[in-house]
Order: sequence, then structure tokens, then C-alpha cells
Amino acid sequence: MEARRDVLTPAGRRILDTAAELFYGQGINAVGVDLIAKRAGVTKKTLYDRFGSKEALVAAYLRERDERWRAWLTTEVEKAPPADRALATFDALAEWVRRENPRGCGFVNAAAELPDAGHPARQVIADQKRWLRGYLRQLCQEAGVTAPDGPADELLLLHEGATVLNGLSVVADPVATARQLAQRALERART
Amino acid sequence: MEARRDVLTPAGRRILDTAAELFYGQGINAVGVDLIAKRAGVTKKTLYDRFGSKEALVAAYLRERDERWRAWLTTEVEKAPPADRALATFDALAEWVRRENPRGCGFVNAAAELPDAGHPARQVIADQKRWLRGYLRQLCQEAGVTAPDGPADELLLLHEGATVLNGLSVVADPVATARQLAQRALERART
DNA sequence: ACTAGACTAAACAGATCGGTATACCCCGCC
DNA sequence: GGCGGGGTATACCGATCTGTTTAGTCTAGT
Repeated sequence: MEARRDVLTPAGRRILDTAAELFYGQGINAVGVDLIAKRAGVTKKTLYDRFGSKEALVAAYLRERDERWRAWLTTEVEKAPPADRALATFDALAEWVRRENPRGCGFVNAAAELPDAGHPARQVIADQKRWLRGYLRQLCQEAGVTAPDGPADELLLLHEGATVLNGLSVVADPVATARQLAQRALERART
Repeated sequence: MEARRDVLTPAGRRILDTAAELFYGQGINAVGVDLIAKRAGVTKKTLYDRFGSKEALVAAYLRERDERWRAWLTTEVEKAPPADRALATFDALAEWVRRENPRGCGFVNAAAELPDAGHPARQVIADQKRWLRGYLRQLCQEAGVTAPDGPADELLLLHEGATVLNGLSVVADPVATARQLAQRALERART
């Protein structure tokens, strides 16, 4: 999976890093390949030699973002004892949005820009959300919830709501709000 | 405010309706003014005579969407007795997303595409979210909540989470999930 | 009758879009 | 010592982008 990172040539890496920053910061359709190539100090030819198309570059961007998020979330969560882990996802989220999520969820934003169901990035987005839902379900079980499907949906919804609201500044601390709701939902599900 | 609707010329109305459909369905940056003019059976000149710029057309689109949503929400909610109204917003949301929100919240999607803080549409987006938060706060009070600020944040977060998840098909019925969480939050806040 | 405004038709502008082509350099490997 | 891969430089392609311009038609109100 993440062998892809090692396989990337130095120029390829620079392209992907630059693309990630620009795509997230300005939107996918608002950023052209010319700009990415220029900012990465690379020719368009190199970009197309490495990634083949803009679509593929977008998919690669989301795939790597997904990998980074999963790695961050799981390592943070596993610092907590099993019973607290479902709730700990909100602490991990708090730190994540604080350092690199000022503009909402990169996957939700990408989905907003890519209505075409055939776009390769759509698969990556769907995978990301399904994985998170499955992970939350598992953590609910570890926390002693016997019927984890409902609570998993609830926690996922709270995650998404918090991330979206974090981009719009209308609620002071959306992640804290979500965490509190999650705590009550878990207490209730555990009994 | 909504005198604007009556003031619009027939061609202007067609342009705005067409733009609304295309902007929401395909994304703002993915739709050009040429396409809008063509689909509306109108010249680009007319479009620019009426709206001045694409930016302004985008803002007009969001403003009208906001008006429609507020009108729908308030009329639906007011059918319920005051004590049930905060919760009734989720029933109104359920029907709204069922009939015209398959691709998530139009405002959140627009925010994802318009990172420029100076874009006139950003104001409309911010107003929309602030209004909803204020409205929910008021309904919380009517439902007997004495400290409505916390619950208002919670309900807003649940609204956003449900709307986002509705666009991605990973949870069966996100609005129902949100409604249940809202119900518990309100019960708790009322005591 | 005159006029103002809403509108069409169509060309034009300069920039940018995703993507390709040609030609060349450099370096490690067999 | 030749060869292939990663790379640069640059020009090009046709299409599309937002926005403007010129010229002229139709219609309602006074």
C-alpha cells in the first residue's frame, strides 16, 4: 500500500506534495496542472510521465491523505485503553483539524467538486468513509457495546458534523461539542 | 429581500434557475457561463446585463437557495407545537434532502469550492449557517431549554452531519440517526 | 411617434484548461 | 560504452474560460 511512497521518484514526490497542498487549499477544479508543475519546480511532461492524468493525480492525492489520516488516527487511538478508544477518536480529530484541516474534510470537499461517479477519486472517497465507519464500529465493540452498528453510525455522523463545522466559523469548538454528544451516546449504548 | 424574485426579468429568472441546477449538480467551478447561457436559451450578453459577473450570479444562486430553505424549514416547523419544534427541524430536513439534496449541502459544497474570503458568496454562506444556529437556539428556548446555546450548537452539528452523510451513501438513514441523537440531547437539556 | 429597456446574434479578446510532441541532458548499470 | 530512465526546456494543440463589443430587433409605456 504505502510502498507507493517509496516508489515515487523525487520529482514525483514533490509533485504530489504540491498538488496536495493546492488541491486542499484552493479546490481541485480551481488548480491547473500548469500551476502544480510550476510550484513543484517540474515540467508538465514529468507530471504526466509520473501520474498519467490529472484525474489520477487527484486520486493519488486523496489516497495519500487517507493513509495519513488512518495512520494518525490509529496510532493516537491506540494510546488509550480499549474502553476509551471510541471516544479517543475525537481527541485525535481535535488535534488533526487543529494542525491541517482548516477548510473542512478534504474528502467531502472533493466529493462536492467531483459529481461524476466514474471519477477514480470517488472510489477513494467511498473507501475512506466506509473504513472510518468500520473502525468506529470496532472501537464501539471494544468499549463494550454489544450492538455497535447504531452507535457507529452516530459517531460517524458526529465526526462529519464536527469536521464540516470546523471549516465554517459559526460554532466555537465543534469537535468538543461532538465529543460530548459521543460520550453520552456511548454511555447509553453500553447499558 | 425577496422582491428580487419579482424584479427579475423572464430571461433573468431562466438564467438563475438554470444556474442553480447546474451549480448544485455539477459544482460551481465546473460550470461555465457559456453553458448556463446556452441552457437558459439566452445570450451571454443578457447574462452579464442581468448579473454583472459570475461571482454575482453564484451569490444570487446561494441567496435564493437560502431563501427557499428558510421558507421551507419555518413553515414545516410551525406546523408542530412549540415544544416539538426543535425536533421537527429534522423532519423538515428529511423531506428536504429527499426531494432536492442528493449531493449534500449546497452551502458547504460552495464553501469547498470558494476558498477566497473576499468572494461575495462567502457572506451568504456565513449568514445561512448563523441564521440556522440562531433559529435552532430560539426553538430550543421554546421547547423549554433554559440554557439554549449548548443545545443549539449540538443541533446544528447534527444537521450538518446528517446532510453531509446523506450525500455519501455509507450510512442508511443519516437524518433519522441525527434526529434520535437530537431527541436525547433535548431531553437531557430540558431537565 | 418616440423612447427605454429587454433581448438576440455573433464576433472578439486574452488567459487558461488538460494534454502531447520534440529534442536534449545526465547518471547509474550491465 | 551503450542504453534506458528520470529529468528539463519549450513549443504546440484544440478547447474552454470569464468578460466585452458592436449592431440590431422587438415590445410596452407615454
